[in-house]
Amino acid sequence: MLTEERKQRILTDIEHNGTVHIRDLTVQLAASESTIRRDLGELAKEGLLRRVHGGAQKISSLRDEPGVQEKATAHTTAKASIARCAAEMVQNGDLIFLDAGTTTAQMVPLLQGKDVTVVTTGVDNASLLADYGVKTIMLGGTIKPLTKAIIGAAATQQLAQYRFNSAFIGANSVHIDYGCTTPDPEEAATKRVAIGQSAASFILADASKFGNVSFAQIAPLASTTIITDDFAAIDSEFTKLDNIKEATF
Amino acid sequence: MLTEERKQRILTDIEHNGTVHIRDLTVQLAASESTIRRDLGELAKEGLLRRVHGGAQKISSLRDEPGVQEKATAHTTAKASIARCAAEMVQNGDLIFLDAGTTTAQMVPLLQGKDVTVVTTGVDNASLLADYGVKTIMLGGTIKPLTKAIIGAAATQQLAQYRFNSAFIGANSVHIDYGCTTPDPEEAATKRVAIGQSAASFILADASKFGNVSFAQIAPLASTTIITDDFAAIDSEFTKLDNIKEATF
DNA sequence: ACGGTTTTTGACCAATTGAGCGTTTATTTT
DNA sequence: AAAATAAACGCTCAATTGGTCAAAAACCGT
Repeated sequence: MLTEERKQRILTDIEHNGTVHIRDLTVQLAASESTIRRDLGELAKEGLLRRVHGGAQKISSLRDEPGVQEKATAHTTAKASIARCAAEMVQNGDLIFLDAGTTTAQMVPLLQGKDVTVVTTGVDNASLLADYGVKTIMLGGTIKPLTKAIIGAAATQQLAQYRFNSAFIGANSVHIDYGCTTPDPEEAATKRVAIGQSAASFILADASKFGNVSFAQIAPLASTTIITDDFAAIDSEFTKLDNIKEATF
Repeated sequence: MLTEERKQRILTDIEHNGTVHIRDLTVQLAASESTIRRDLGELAKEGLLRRVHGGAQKISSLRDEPGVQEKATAHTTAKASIARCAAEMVQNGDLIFLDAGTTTAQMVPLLQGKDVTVVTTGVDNASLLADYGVKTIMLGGTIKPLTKAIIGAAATQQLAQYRFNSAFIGANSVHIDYGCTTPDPEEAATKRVAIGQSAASFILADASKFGNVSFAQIAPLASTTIITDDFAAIDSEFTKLDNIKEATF
């Protein structure tokens, strides 16, 4: 990773989120704390961002949006390392499906510069992808207000037109018997179709999701690869499976 | 491998990826580090790329691009009053089409609480609409990176399924002979279809857009209602038309 | 084979990086 | 509010990597 490349990605990040955390950057950019600190220091000297304790923030933004901000900070490091592990599954030339959600959103910066085409149901993810210059196709349909995901019959119909090399799916709960589940049946249906259209599919779920059950099943445990962050925090009934990966960064 | 051939491939690479690494180039071009360095040095001297430690990068990337940020701050007050005038055209129960763009985005807060369903091609507008709790349907298709608008055949096909009470369209230029125009033919096509599917259609254009011409026509002047902000700043050949409205707030 | 160019090689210097460590700042506990 | 704990900071340093330069070798069309 080139120094300048790193700095640009930091700037893109900061442009989009308002703030960046050093801890996250070390994961996203695969660099040491020292390096990130140096980068931030130099960028701050250039007046391109403002250095603050633990990270940096946009230079002129007077008001921060606490709404998304807060949600994004929950389990960020876990999500970032899961995303990094997932992004390593992506190859140049791939056509991939990216689910809506904050975990999958973390993958977006890691796709920058790669020659991939991404199909997504997440409105915000689509916007992010466009910012990062990734070729993006958005599915059409009704927007679910809370998660800003496209759902419904129209979306699943469009999905059927595509074949993906891999699908990256977020899940609310992972249970040993009931598999991967999520509260909204319509969202579950969309995810299920996406998995069906993919040669390989990955469920992204941090340790806090394990052992719970939500209403609608996305997929049984065995049919996908699960990527998570911390084996130590998960019951061994999961960790002994062979289709579960621990992200180690 | 000829020198010029090498340089050409370096430039193609950089154009495509934004950055190149010397280590990668030595492999791809089967040349030594020194050779690549010399090539890069010469190309840099010609101003065709910027040399950085470990490689090179595209000359004018993210760093100095004006981006959406600047465009959004320009003419905000004008856009706000235009949007307010446009929003008054919306009735409860309507199904409306909302174009992508910063002007139409200003309408979103004004739709809050109304019983309308909005169909949009703008990714950011869709996100905004969802935030404001407006029933939203997003068209699917390829995302145009710069404007984050959905374009292409898939989008126009979906549009054909809907009939709108009104369509609110942004335009780059309004000319007395050439009508409303915009630079991208694909975007123009989408807007045109939306207008065709609407009982009433409104072009939102602030005073600075008048008198110019862009490449692709959206609609002739007579076929829509034009909403603008300041009659005083516009040539009288426009203001005497009967399908132009001045937003006064 | 010859003159000019391109490429390789090796030596030396500069830049970048990641880890360690004592200090400062923030957060939690008492 | 004060103390204890945990993060984050800035600093130095060794190691790696990239950069420059010049001489030698290989290449090319004539």
